[in-house]
Amino acid sequence: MGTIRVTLADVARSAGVSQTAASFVLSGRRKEMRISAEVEARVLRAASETGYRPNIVSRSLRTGTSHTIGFVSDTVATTPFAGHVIWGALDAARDRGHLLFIGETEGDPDLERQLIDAMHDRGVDGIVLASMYTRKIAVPKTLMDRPAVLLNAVPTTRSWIPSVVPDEVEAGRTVVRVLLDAGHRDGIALIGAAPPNQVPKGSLAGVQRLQGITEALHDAGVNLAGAVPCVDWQPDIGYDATRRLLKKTMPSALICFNDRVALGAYQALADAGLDVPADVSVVSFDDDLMASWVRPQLTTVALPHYELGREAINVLLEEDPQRRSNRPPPIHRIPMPLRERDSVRRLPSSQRRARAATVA
Amino acid sequence: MGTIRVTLADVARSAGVSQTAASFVLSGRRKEMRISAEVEARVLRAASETGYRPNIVSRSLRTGTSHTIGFVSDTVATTPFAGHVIWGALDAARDRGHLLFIGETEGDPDLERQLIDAMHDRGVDGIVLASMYTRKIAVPKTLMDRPAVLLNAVPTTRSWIPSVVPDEVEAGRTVVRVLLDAGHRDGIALIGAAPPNQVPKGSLAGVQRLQGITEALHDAGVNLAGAVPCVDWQPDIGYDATRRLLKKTMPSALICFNDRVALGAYQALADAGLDVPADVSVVSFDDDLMASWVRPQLTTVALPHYELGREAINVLLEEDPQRRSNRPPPIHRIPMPLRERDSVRRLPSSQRRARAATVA
DNA sequence: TTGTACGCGTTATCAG
DNA sequence: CTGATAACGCGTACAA
Repeated sequence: MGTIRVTLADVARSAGVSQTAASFVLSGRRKEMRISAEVEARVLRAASETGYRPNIVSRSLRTGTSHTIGFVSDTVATTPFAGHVIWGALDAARDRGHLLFIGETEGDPDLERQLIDAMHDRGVDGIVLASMYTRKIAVPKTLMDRPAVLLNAVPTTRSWIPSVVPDEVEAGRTVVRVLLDAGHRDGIALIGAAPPNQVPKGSLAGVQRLQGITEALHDAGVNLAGAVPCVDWQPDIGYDATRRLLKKTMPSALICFNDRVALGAYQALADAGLDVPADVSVVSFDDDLMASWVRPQLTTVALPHYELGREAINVLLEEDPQRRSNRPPPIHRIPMPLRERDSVRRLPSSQRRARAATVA
Repeated sequence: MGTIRVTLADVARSAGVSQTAASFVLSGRRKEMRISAEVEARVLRAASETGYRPNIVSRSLRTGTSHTIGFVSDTVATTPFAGHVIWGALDAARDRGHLLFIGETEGDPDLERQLIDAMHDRGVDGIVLASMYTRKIAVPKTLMDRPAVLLNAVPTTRSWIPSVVPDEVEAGRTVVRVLLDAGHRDGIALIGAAPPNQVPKGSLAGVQRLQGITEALHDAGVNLAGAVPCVDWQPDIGYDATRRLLKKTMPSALICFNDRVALGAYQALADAGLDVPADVSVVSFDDDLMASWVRPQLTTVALPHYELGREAINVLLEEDPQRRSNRPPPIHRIPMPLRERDSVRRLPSSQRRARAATVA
């Protein structure tokens, strides 16, 4: 219906040149083929006058490259997470002239395989396999023989597939640094995990955040005032954990392992008649929406959703060359930016000088 | 890299038959071509043994159908709206063997055109153009000569393009019915719009909700106790509007034009020492997340995001036949389901009987 | 019933 | 510098 598609042959005819000449001009390789400037001009004019657009389907059939990428995730609708990751991926793809197929597996491995195959059938240049939460995943076999990138996930099996993940270890160091810089030292406690290895089951973020925290603490020569693990990072569980902590000790600062846990901690502190940040400071991870809703607004280290999406596409489009080497697959860690808000109290400078002296 | 793609020719060779025979068998038209059952079996076995998958790119080049749909919206990341609409579209597409391209225009008409063109270049079977909020839009010329559907939008210009929108008029009738059924009658007031035509600028939802409300009220022979319009449907504006209303009259029920307005109304009622629903009932539209967060939970008519996405795909895939007729383009109205919660008070039966008598 | 041959629109080779 | 010509993988008239 409507307008007929204008083909390369039409352009060539309209410009009075061969199809070959038109093709080379339009792919910008005219000097390489030593095509006259005058012919080039004629072709270009004909193309723009006729409104020529290359048929990517046939080009794809011929060259094997479709300027198309598949993005399959376990969820797309439920959490704001997915939205922002996709947003970043969309932007990066557009910047590089690619379009994105989207697919949602709902956690079903069969569906996952079907989607990946359907995308391959359509000649995608590569696939981003994204997970809602950072974790290890078994790479589908159907993904292994073509370009692919794991987003928010690392492979359990041996594979060459690169990963893009948040830099959780560094984020752990960051929250500690925030507290130390504000003058906190001996009153720091953990809510959500405990050394050496008590984290929610299967939580990669848990072990990495904990690692960064303990390293930074060790470097500064400070010991934890306490730590209570959680089986899951939910508000009610964080609430209980905080109450348990308060029975044993009076912390000056809480490191909560995510914002939902921090929300629970807020409530427990309030119930205990403690003020944030006057009595107890709180820092956390994720930068959920709620982090700027609660009062006082929560200082937290943000999950870089948008950047994760962007990087996944960039890595996918560049990592192609010599893969399949025996080296372990590259893991790209994206910085988690600190959002400084109102939940951390700067200790008076006398105490801070004391701390500086101790460190020196 | 890795596995070589197996083609139809490979399957035919492996089965010892012609490519034509293989093709007919695999497209399930063997009886139509009267191909022997034995050949069919050989082909099927060869196909499954070799792991044959049809190359959709070449099929698309040959047949002009790619089993691919473009979905371009003005936003995808910010609101849960987009997520659920895309979710519905994804499901419908999968059910019918299609894959979805996603694109985001950020409200930029240039970008919109580029995305639509890029999708057409890749041979999509059609395009869904989605808007975040219901409104009239100028259909891009580049969309007009191929299958397309407008989602949450109706065309300003003459065009044959079908629309899929929420049934706002019926939703307006619904909220009135809820109130009447609960025994409310003479104390009903509007917050957010006022007859005959005072709605936020450009708000299609506003005029349609208002239309449904006034029709239903008229049918029941009841007059409004009051109505104060809003320039925009935001909480603070709803708050002011409600305060203004309360200065003039004491309503028994408020119809707020969306949940954000209702949130403002809640606060204004609380400030006035009024209880919801004991003193004043509240009904609303949208079913935002907040509708189930506020106390008491808000009775509201939900925007059918998921269903809008589904229907857009279904309409796109079916509406193809004889378009371009002079008839106005079809507008598919999706029911907005009522979410009955706790913000409406059932009036005592004495009053209700009185009302029933009046009606009869 | 089966096989042959052509075309979809490009890119790319190769001899003029 | 240009013009035939093959090839990508598939669907389908047409001939055998």
